[in-house]
Amino acid sequence: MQRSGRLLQLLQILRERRVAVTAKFLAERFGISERTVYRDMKTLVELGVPVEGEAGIGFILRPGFFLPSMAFTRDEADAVLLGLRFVLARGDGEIAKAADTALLKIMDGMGDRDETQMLGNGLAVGPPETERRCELGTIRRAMRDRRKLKIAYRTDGQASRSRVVWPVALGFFDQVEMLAAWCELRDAFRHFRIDRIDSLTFLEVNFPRSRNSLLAVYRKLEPHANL
Amino acid sequence: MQRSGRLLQLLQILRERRVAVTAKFLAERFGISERTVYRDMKTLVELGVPVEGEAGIGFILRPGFFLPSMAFTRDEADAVLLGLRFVLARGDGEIAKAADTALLKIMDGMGDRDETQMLGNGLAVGPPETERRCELGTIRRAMRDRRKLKIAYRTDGQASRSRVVWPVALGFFDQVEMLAAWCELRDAFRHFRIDRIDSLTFLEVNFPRSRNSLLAVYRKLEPHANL
DNA sequence: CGGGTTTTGACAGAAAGTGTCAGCAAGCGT
DNA sequence: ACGCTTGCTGACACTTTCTGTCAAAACCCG
Repeated sequence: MQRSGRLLQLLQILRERRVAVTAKFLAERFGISERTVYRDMKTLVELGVPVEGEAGIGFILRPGFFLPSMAFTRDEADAVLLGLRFVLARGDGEIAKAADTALLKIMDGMGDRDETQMLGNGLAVGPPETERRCELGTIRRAMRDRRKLKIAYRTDGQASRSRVVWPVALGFFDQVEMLAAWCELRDAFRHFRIDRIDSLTFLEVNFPRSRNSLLAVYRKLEPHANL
Repeated sequence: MQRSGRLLQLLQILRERRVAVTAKFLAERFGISERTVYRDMKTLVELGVPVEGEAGIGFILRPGFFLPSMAFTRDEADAVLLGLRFVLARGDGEIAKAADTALLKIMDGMGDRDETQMLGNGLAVGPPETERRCELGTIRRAMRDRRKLKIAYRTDGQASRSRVVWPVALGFFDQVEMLAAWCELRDAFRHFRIDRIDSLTFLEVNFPRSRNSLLAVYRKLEPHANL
């Protein structure tokens, strides 16, 4: 097998596995020497693949998402840039920062001329109008880690009421951000406007079903919710 | 020079130039044979670089933007995905379609497992509330091609009034999209809410200054406009 | 249709890649 | 502290790929 083809397959194996693979295993798998595996890994690192080698453990892809090289049309590049500006303007601190660094990575990956042309495309996103009292980052982390949230929620004209929710989806609408969650108080799915959440607490308690399966049930019950 | 290094420099040259370069020129530039240039170009194509060769003209990068391979963190990937969903929900037909195809390219570039994980991240964007009467695509095209627009604009409580504008920036705010343009009627920069534009016509007339220089002047005059 | 240019296939020699092996570094058990 | 094991790298001989050369095919233009 040619080297370049082998490198692609090595990358594929690293992607598929979340457990480290040893040089010995890869050598047997490809019918090459361990020395060559070390050379290939070095080459992958040089190509920008975030592969880590750890003595006694093996090789693993650093957590994250690796994109191979690709070409975009002008409109596609505009869309990516506009979208990241949206996240910069509307996202919470963490994801806004992530949008910023993703943008820097993309701009770095382009040539100077393309970068200048892209940054001056004149497409902008205004800031949000509503001021939110809680960090969306906490909600996103709860969604990702499958953790319950305890929120103080204020319906119009009433005092805050405390409840425990299982966050399922987070929606960005024109004037508000909306949390779709299973509500333990009501024993049903409910929508919560983020600007009416007075406080929220990350609970070290998992909800009993995966968020994906809850999301599927939720979408079945609320097909027009745009979430 | 090693082959991989040469390939990167070839790519750089193709990026920098908007005019085609011949195999002969590249061979002289790198001190290699023309045959090797042809081999290198073939390899670049295999790597996904959108290079086109045309007999009698030379090699050129297909219009568009080429991104080399790169790695994103989980938050950065979330930000890119959320951003593209925003453009899908809020953009005009053309850029929404471009966001869709960019998304497909990005998902194709990821492994199946990453793709599934990303698509189920639970971050959504709601549809716009205002219904717009004109296509943002026409405005974007006028911006890109430096063309004047003739618009029928309706201020509150009055009939539409026609005017010619030079579109400089397009902003997506929570409840409206806003066009920042030089207005020939008022002889000044003005903001135009897209939902109040009753009609618009693409004029085959260039405005006399580059949009980037107008944008710079506009930003100086309106530093708080978020555009 | 002929001439010129671009591109590609084939081949011999040069350069890079590979397997082997010795040696270094780190960790662990005694 | 020492010996053993494992992971990793440098050096070297051999193998495979890359390169330049050249002829031929393909294409374009007058």
